Amino acid sequence: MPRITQEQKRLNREKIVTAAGEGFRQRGIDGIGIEELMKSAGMTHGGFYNHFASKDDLALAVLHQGFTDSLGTLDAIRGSHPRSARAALQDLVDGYLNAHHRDHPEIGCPSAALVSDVGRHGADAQAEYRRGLDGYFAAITEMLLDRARQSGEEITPAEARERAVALFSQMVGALMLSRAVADADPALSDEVLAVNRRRLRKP
Amino acid sequence: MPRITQEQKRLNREKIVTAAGEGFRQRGIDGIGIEELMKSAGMTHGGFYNHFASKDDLALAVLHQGFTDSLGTLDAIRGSHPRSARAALQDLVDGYLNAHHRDHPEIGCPSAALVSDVGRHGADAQAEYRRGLDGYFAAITEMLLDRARQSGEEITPAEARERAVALFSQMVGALMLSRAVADADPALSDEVLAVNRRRLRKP
DNA sequence: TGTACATCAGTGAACGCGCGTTCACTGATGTAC
DNA sequence: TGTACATCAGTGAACGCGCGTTCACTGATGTAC
Repeated sequence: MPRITQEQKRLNREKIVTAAGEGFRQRGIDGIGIEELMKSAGMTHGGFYNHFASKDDLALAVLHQGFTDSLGTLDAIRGSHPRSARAALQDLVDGYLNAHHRDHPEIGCPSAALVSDVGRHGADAQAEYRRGLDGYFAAITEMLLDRARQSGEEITPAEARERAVALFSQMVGALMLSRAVADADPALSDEVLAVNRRRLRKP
Repeated sequence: MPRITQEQKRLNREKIVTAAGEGFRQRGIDGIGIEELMKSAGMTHGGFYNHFASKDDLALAVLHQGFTDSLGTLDAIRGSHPRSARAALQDLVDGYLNAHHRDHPEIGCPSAALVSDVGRHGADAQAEYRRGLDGYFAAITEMLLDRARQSGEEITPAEARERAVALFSQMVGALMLSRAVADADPALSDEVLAVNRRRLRKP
């Protein structure tokens, strides 16, 4: 049957990155093998190296794609409330700290799902992660500045950035802790989400 | 040379748990093998199963030991400032969010270092983690109640617990993010620590 | 207390399995004329 | 536009390695008398 169209090859590569994005976020980069990933993508494992130089190379693509998508979602949230940055921030927090996001890491924030993995997969992966994290901080800083502007509050860019860093740190920590105890103690897991959500409504 | 004393066996088991505690926290439970762990503990790998039924069984012992030690440290901090819970809380935050703790996960908080691993190593590990996390929350809640009492502030136990959950979530998230970008962007990593430390001085 | 024997912790080789990676092969696609 | 050939993406077997685990062995410890 092979060879296939160049367009088809591009689509196949996308399928691999998507499947790996889900697999890596759910079970860790080392927690799922290439054979299983390629099967999820609808192929056999042998063709993997027509697309990537190594598994770490794939991880790089996954991080890049994941952060690009995620930052796009952030922009969409911001854009969906053009007159109220307060509402946008609330959407951000509520969209992040809820049971659905907790229970579906595979389609969730790559920053939370891969934060532990990234330290063990080379300098390139860490550089990609850094780029993503900086993007989050910058986007949230802008949202906080928007809100201050709209409410007539006095706030320096430095102060907004500081609040953004703290806000995102807390969101990531809360999500990870709630995930870690989700099976063992659902009530505690829900408490972690609810408490942090409530306290982050007005940072 | 074997067989050895019962006391020596107990010490050997401790050495294995200590070595595994460091290895697991630094490189993840799946990131270091039994042969290397046993070598760090000063033995060859074959004797491992005289102490543990499996690697997951060892992980359980590591979590138990790690949380026990960690909660002991928390108590020590609390006890070292009998008259000022404010000072104790400050010590807690400063001891958690600093470059040394960031750079030495192997001797640091197991909750942060193993939060991602714990979801992938069975229900027992998650139950052990749950126990540890609950212990942190309870201890910090007590410290916040102490502080309120000492300062004459009105605060309900529920409000103290809520603050404790939020505080620890933020500490864990900040530490993990700062670790993830420590090599790729030391300035960003330091910023994450400094910002969260400053904002948590008076929660 | 002394002695004879059973126990069992550490050793190091070995097993079996899964994983990342390589490779010969196939045949449709892409391209040069 | 048609044709002949080179390219190359997917297939599936295979390789090599590391890992968790098992096992026969050793000889000092623990114990029964």
